[in-house]
Amino acid sequence: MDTEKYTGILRENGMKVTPQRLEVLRFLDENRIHPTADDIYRTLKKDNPSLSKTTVYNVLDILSKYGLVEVLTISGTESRYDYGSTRHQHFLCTSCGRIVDIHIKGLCMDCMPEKGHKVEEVHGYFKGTCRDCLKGIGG
Amino acid sequence: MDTEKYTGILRENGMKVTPQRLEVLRFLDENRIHPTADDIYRTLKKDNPSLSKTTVYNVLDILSKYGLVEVLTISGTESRYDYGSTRHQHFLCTSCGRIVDIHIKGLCMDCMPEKGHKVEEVHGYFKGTCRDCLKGIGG
DNA sequence: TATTACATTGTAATCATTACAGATTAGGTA
DNA sequence: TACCTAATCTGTAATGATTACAATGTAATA
Ligand SMILES: [Mn+2]
Ligand SMILES: [Mn+2]
Ligand SMILES: [Zn+2]
Ligand SMILES: [Zn+2]
Repeated sequence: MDTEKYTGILRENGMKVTPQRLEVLRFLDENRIHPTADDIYRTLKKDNPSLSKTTVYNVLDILSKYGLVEVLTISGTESRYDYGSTRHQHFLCTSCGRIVDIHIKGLCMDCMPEKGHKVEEVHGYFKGTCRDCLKGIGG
Repeated sequence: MDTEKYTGILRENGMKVTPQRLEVLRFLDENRIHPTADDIYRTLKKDNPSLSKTTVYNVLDILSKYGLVEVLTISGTESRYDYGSTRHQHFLCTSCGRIVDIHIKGLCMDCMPEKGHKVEEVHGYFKGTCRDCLKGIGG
């Protein structure tokens, strides 16, 4: 179950290790689908019946505070969670609702010199119809 | 009160003209601060006591459906509304909560060729601390 | 002016997220 | 190993933005 991997990640970042944190972290690592808190909750609940949704929110909150997960607010109705990794952009399919990773250049921290604002995060996102939906095989 | 201007805009786009739509449109045009639905509601309510918040949502909904306003979902907690105009990006100040317009190049519809997705909207947004807050004069 | 489809209003419902208080536990210490 | 305690987890209730709905009002057309 590769518990050691996630235990190490939590320890290295100065977080206490709990079964709930390990499970959420593992889920995010193994399911790069930008899930909602409820997605995570419903899935993990099956094997962890005592899991509380509040705990899922708490874990996601601390993981994002420590920079391990990024919170996406593209859809407008609910937050999506993205497990760390390299900088990339996102494409929201308005047909199937999926969020697809996009890797493009042209977005950088140095893009806005003159204004004098201090940029801490750069997000690029796109909306449209994904390839699968265009082909009629989308969700 | 420049009613004719907004009457014309609504008519040209095939929408019925109502006092509520004129007021919301005028507010958005004259207050380019990316207000929330509640911002709009509270302000307009002063001079239009019978205004309903549902109406504000309805008007914003139809205006966005007709492409006159853009819905921003940067903050994650509430939608912000941006009156048409030219393509630009946004900067969310995590200190004062304001959303500032940013005009940069490097974002275009042609950025993602290989994936095969059909791009209908391109958004770029940034988070950080705005110039005013850096200077200690922010909200 | 009469008609009618559409818009507005107020209230209630929904849904994601947060607040809170009591029970549990991780990690340290003897 | 057996405690200790602050941190975490859990369940429930509260919050707040948004939406659903039904009754009332009105813009556009003839
Ligand atoms: Mn991603
Ligand atoms: Mn803007
Ligand atoms: Zn799709
Ligand atoms: Zn600021």
